[in-house]
Amino acid sequence: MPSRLLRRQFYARDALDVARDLLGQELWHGGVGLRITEVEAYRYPDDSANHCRSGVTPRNAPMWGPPGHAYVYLCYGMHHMLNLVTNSDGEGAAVLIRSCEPIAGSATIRRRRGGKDGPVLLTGPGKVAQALGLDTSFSGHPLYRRDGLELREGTRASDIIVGSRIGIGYAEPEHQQAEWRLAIAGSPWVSHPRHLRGAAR
DNA sequence: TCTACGATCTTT
DNA sequence: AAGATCGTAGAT
Repeated sequence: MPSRLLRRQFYARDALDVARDLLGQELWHGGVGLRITEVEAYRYPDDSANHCRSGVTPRNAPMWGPPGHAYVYLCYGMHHMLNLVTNSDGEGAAVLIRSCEPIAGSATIRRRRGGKDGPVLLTGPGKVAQALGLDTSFSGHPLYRRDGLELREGTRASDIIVGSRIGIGYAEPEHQQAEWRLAIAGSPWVSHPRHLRGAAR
């Protein structure tokens, strides 16, 4: 039986709740399928690490739009970051997809990695977007339709580990320390694993 | 226009 | 520990 798409309503909740429920779900684009293993919530309001912290801009506009769409941006001039927009229309919140387990299309993934051999370890957000073949032209794309980039129902994670978010040194200490990074316990597809610790299930 | 700086990754 | 590399946001 073909896996089902996640409905729009799935995304229409606080980013931290969506983040937890995204672990184990599957991203598909073309022949590439990835199981989500690590995420970060960028919440609204009151999150000084959020790209939406100072209002609407051309780049972050999809985050302010309806939930269930992608927000893709270019980071450090070379890596694309995939986020899934959450909360409700008019609120700027999203979940960053940080790491995934490849479940289909490994030949395509390998080719996109520039022909490098070795294990396909999709740990880190830049590698996830690269494996899926995404760039900023996908920002705003819906994930709840059979229309290229999709989020499908996968096998839920049983145990979850948590930690603080990566690369947000510009944020207020309170938000730097907030444990809004979540990962599947024991998964090898997790970045910075030493900064995570066991917690909620 | 000008400038500083990234929600990173790879190599040294 | 540092370089690659460029779009964005805020300042001028």
